[in-house]
Amino acid sequence: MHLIIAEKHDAAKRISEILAGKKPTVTKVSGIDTFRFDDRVVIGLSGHIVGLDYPECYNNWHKVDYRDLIRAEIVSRPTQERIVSALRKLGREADRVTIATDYDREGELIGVEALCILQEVNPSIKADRVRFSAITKSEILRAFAQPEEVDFNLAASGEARQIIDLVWGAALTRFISITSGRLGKEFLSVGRVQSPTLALIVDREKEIESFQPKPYWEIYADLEKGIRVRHSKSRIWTRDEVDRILNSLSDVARVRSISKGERRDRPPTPFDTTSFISAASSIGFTAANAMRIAESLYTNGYISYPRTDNTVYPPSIDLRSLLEMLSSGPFREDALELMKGSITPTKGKRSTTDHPPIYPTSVADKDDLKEDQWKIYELVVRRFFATLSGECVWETTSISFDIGDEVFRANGSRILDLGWRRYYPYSRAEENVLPPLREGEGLKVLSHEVLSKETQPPARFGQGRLVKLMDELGLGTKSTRHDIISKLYARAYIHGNPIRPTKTAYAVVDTLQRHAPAITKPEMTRTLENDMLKIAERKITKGEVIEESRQMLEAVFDELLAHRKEIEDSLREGLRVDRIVGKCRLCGSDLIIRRGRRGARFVGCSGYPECRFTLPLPRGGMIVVTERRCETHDMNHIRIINRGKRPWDLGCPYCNFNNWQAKKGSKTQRMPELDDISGIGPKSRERLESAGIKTLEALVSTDPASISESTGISIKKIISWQESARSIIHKGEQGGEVPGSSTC
DNA sequence: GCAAGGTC
Repeated sequence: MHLIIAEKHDAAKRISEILAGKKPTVTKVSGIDTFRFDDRVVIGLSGHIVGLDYPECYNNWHKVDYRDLIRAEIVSRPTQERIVSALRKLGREADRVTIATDYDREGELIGVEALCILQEVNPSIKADRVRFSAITKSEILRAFAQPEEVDFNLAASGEARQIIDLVWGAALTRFISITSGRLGKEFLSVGRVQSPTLALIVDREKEIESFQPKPYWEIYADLEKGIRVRHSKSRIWTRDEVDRILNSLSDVARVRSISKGERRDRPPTPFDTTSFISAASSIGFTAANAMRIAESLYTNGYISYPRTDNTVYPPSIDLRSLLEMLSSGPFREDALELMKGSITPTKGKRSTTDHPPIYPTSVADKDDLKEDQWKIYELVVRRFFATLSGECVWETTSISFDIGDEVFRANGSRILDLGWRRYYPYSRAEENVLPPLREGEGLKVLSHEVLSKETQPPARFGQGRLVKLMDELGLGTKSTRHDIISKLYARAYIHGNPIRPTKTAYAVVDTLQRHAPAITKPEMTRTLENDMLKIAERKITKGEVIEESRQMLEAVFDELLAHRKEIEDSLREGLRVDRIVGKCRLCGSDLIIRRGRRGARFVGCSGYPECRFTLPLPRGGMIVVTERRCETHDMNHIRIINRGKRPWDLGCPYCNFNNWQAKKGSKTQRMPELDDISGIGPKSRERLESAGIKTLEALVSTDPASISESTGISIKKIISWQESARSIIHKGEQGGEVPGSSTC
C-alpha cells in the first residue's frame, strides 16, 4: 500500500480527489478520515503531531535550577494522539510513503515527524517527498509524477528552532515569574517573538511619555462663495509671526494662480494575512477575532485559506469565473460591472509557494452568516473586487490667493473616476469641490481664524499596525502574530486598543533590555533564520547552532543571577504600581488590589490596619487597572481578563459595587451615598455635587466653610451632615459585610 | 504552569 501524508484534512481530501480522478472512499482509522483509491491511502495531519518538552521531573518550577533547563534532555511527545495512532496502524500496512505536506520549512519538519512514527513500526518503509505550490490538478499531477527526496537538513533546521525557543522561553519565563513573584495562572512569560514585540510597545509608550509638544498656529481665512483658505505656511511657530501676518492682511483676497492637476490612487493588492488583519483591524476587529472568523469562513468554504504570505494571484485561479460566481449573489451588480472590461489583477511584492492570497471561494447571503462573519466575508469580497479594478482618478485644484502681503491657499479635489473605490469603501475619499474662479478675481474676506495647536506624539499601535510591523521585522509568522498579541493581553502586559503597556511590561522589558538584551530584539529571529538556512545548506550542523545558543543563554544567566536582587526590586516595584487603583477617600493612602488569606481579591487601603476601606472584586480572571478614571470616585477603571473570553470592563470598582448592591435590592448593603444622610434631598445633593462633593468621603474630607461658600448652604448644616456622614461610613466598616474585608 | 510553530 502507498501512504500519502498531507498537512491537514482538507489538503488530504483535495489531493486524493485529484489523484483518483473521482471521489475516493472515505474510511476512518482511529477516528481520522482517510481517503482511499486503488492501492493508495491519503491521510491529513493537523500540522505538528508531536511536540517538544522537558521530561516530567523538570515540572516543578521551584525545585529546578534555571541553569539545568539549558542543558536538560528534551523529549518529543505525541500531541495528536489519534493521528499518531492512525499513522502507526497505516504504517504497518504500507511499503511506501509520500510526504505531501506544505512546501515550506515547517512542512518539511511536520513530514519528518510523521515519517519517524512510521519508521518506528515499519523500519523498511520507503519514503519520498512531493513539493507543490498550489493544490491544483496540474501542480499535483506534476509533483507526483517526479517525487523527490525528503530534506532532512531542512527539517533539522526547524528542530533547532524548536529547541532554542523552548530552552530560552522556559528558562527565562521561569526566572522572570519566580523573581517577580507572579506565579500560577498569572505567570509572566518571555520569548523570542513575544518579548521583542512587547519591547516595541513599551518603547513607543516611552517615546510618547518623553514627547515635548511644541505649540504652533494655523491661520485660516473665510472668503465669500464659501471658500476657506489656509496660510501658505501650514505651521507657524511663533506668536509674533502670527501677529505680523494678521496685521498685514487686507479684506480682499485676490486669486494669484490656479493650477489643475491629476492624482491617481492605485488599487490595493491582494490580501495576505498581514494586510487582511490590518484591514479588519481598521473596521474594528481585533487581530485574533479577524483570524478566528476568517478560519470559520474558510472551513465553511466561503473564502480561501486565510494563512498566507502571498500577494500575487497564481495563474491557476480563474478570476473571471470567480466574478461569474459572485454575480449570482448579493454582490451581483459589482461583479457584473467588473466583468465588462478586461481583468488585470494588482500584484503585491510577495509571491510564495504555500497558498494563494485570500479570496472568496463561494457565494454567501447575509442570512447565511452571523453579523461578524458577514462583515469579514464582505471585506474579502470587496478587496477581491478592488484588486481587479482600476485606479481612482482625482482632479486636483490648487488656488493661491494674495491677502494683503500674505499668500493663502485652497486645495480642491474632485473624483473623476471612482475606480476601485467604488467597490472598496473602507478608506475615506473626501472630495472638496471649489467654485470656479478666475485669476485676478477679488473675493471679500469675511473673517479670519487662528487655530492654536501642538505637535503630537507618535500614536500608540493598533493591532493591525502592530501585526504589520512584526511582519516587517520578521517577528512571528502569518499564523502566529495575532496569537502572540493575544498572549501579551493574556499576561496583562498590555491592555486597550490602541495598545498600552502596563508597568509590569515596563519592568520586564527594562530588566531584559538591561541584562538579557538578545531576547528583546528582532535580530535574534534574524540570526536564527540565517542559522537555519545554513543548517539546511549543510554549512553548519543543528548541534552546533544549538550549542552556541545554549552558551549564550548560560552567559545571560550569569548576568541575571549576578543582579538578582536589583532585578527583583525593580520587577516588584512595577507590579506594585500596576496594583494601585486610586487614592483612599478616607485617609489618602493608595488603594491597591490585594489578596486575602483565602485567595479572594479586593481593593484595600494601603493604610491598613488604621484604615479599613475595602471594595470587593470578582473571583476569577486577571485584573488590569486601566488608565480610565471614574470622575465621581477618582478611581481607575478595572478590566477583567479571562482566558478565551472577551475582556470584561468592570469599570470603577466603587460604582460597580454600588450597582451590584442595587441589583441585589438590599438597601442596607449598598455603599452609602450622599442622600443617605437625612436632610440631603435631591436639591441639596445637586448643589453639593456641582461643588465637587460627590461622595460621603468627599463630604467629610472637605473644609465645611469652603463647602458652604460654594454651595450657599449654612456651615451649621454642613457640619451636621458631616457628622452623619462619618457615622454612616463608620457603621459600614463595622458591619464587616463588605465582601473581601474580612480576609485582609 | 514555561516558547513558537503548525492546525481547528
